[in-house]
Amino acid sequence: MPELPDVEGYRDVLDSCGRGRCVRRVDVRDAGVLRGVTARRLRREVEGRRLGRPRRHGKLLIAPIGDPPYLVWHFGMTGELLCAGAEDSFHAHDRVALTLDDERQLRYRDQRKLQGLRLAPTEEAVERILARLGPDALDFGREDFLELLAGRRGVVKGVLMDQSLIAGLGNLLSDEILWRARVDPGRPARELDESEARHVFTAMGGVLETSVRAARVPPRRTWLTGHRDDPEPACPRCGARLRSRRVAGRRTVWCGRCQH
DNA sequence: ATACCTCCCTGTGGGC
DNA sequence: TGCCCACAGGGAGGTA
Repeated sequence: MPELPDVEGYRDVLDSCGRGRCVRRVDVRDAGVLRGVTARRLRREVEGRRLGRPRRHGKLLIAPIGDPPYLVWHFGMTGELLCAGAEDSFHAHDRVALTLDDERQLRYRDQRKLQGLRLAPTEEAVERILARLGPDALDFGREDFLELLAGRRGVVKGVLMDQSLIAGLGNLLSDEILWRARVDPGRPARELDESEARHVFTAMGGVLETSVRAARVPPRRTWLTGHRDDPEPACPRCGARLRSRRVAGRRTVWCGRCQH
């Protein structure tokens, strides 16, 4: 689920629910989501500390807890962050709960535990994690973007989804962007002409803007994404039957008539 | 550089 | 009904 817009939403949750609050208690309900830190150390390092202003890079959410260390979330495919009241009953997939000094709780919920929560002891440790990622999709300049596509032999969808090149785009956003730009996801990136590459860049900005506002890729019927799971999906632009196949290792939906 | 594979987890839906 | 498999909006690491 979580791509850049979702994580931006979780940043908002963390900011409005937790920023400036002291973490009274850390409950690790399932240590399977902890990465490189034990429940014990997490408790020791986090309890009693105050949450600072969270930031996001790509699909990562980073929050200073004290100064340092830092909490670093990666939501994988099924993670989410919620603000709950202390009385609210736990969900089966609530893996970590941070109880704040106003008795509200930040809950990290994650069914599949494919990624998880890390504790970065220093700013340098955060930088090392971020070093694996390309620029955030929202910060990408047009010229850099065109240059990136022009230098890649791999399929354009693969480039959009490669976090080390562009951070934040996932499977749904990539399909949506390419559909809006009318570009076939299986085209080698460097074979796009400049006009096509510009369309992809513009589509990326438009799709991101709307999605960030919705804190998700909105399931609109006027968008490709709104038809992914229809039994007989039709292109909302031209009406042709949408096609589906594996591109760059992921299920890919596109319109064979209006994407070239 | 790039494509492919396996693995990490859990849950769901389809075919038999 | 049960069982087994493929698959799913994530990524890492290894191989050719």
